[in-house]
Amino acid sequence: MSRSNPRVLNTLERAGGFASAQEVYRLMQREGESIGLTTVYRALQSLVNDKIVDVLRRDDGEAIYRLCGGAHHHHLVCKGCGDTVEIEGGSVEKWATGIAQEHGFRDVGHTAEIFGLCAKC
Amino acid sequence: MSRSNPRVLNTLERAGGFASAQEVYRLMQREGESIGLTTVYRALQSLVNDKIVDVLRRDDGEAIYRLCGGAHHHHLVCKGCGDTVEIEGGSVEKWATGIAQEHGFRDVGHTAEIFGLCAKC
DNA sequence: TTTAATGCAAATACTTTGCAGGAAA
DNA sequence: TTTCCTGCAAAGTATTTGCATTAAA
Repeated sequence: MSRSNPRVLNTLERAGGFASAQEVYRLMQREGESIGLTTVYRALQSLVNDKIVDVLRRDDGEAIYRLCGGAHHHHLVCKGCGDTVEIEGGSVEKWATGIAQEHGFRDVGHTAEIFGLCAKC
Repeated sequence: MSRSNPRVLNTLERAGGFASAQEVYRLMQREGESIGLTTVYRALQSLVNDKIVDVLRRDDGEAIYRLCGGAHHHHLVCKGCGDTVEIEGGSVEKWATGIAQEHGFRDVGHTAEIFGLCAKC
């Protein structure tokens, strides 16, 4: 059942290792790749099964797939123009693992995003 | 624009202060309350606006509304049983404002959630 | 009367599934 | 052939919106 389509994985990588199924699909379309949305979903599910990527949820509920092991980072998003900057987690990482340990949690991940209005907006 | 329907708030309270819109609706139906799904959604949105409840996401993407004390905090959520612990942001707060300032962002907010498997799961 | 609340129905958006055609083994 | 991969179309689920009706002020 190895549906881990390499083209999908590759696209997710080039998207910064952090994108929704819809985004991966649209990106592949834009680049002229011939692929169906269904296949993208199935490939991403398979990658999750194989623990090659993990799943987070955006604020609007859309699932975002993140490469495990890829450079872990966070986002600074402009509410006005949607402009996004990749940023380092810095102290957030230690905070997350510390809190999790305190409460006996394991297999731990976290999300942290900052949003505001950029200089232009 | 006070759509904070008290029946909806009351039902959310009786549901343990932790339920999805669909669950609140079904609960009210079961108890013979006459209400529409739309009204439940709008009431919950309004409660979020008024910062009387906050919104999390279940693993399947469904929004869950949760009564909160009003103080700014973050969440530690179990992927297994959905159990949630309110936690302090600690260093995250400074990190967020610092990064935002660095990039010239203003009117800034942030989200930060930790998820994993709790001791029981 | 003027304003706001309500809820049905339709629209949206994301995601999954049924199924048939095609590629690979 | 047999098994897996694809992707269209349809179904499913959560959520939002248009609009006409009703209740409240």
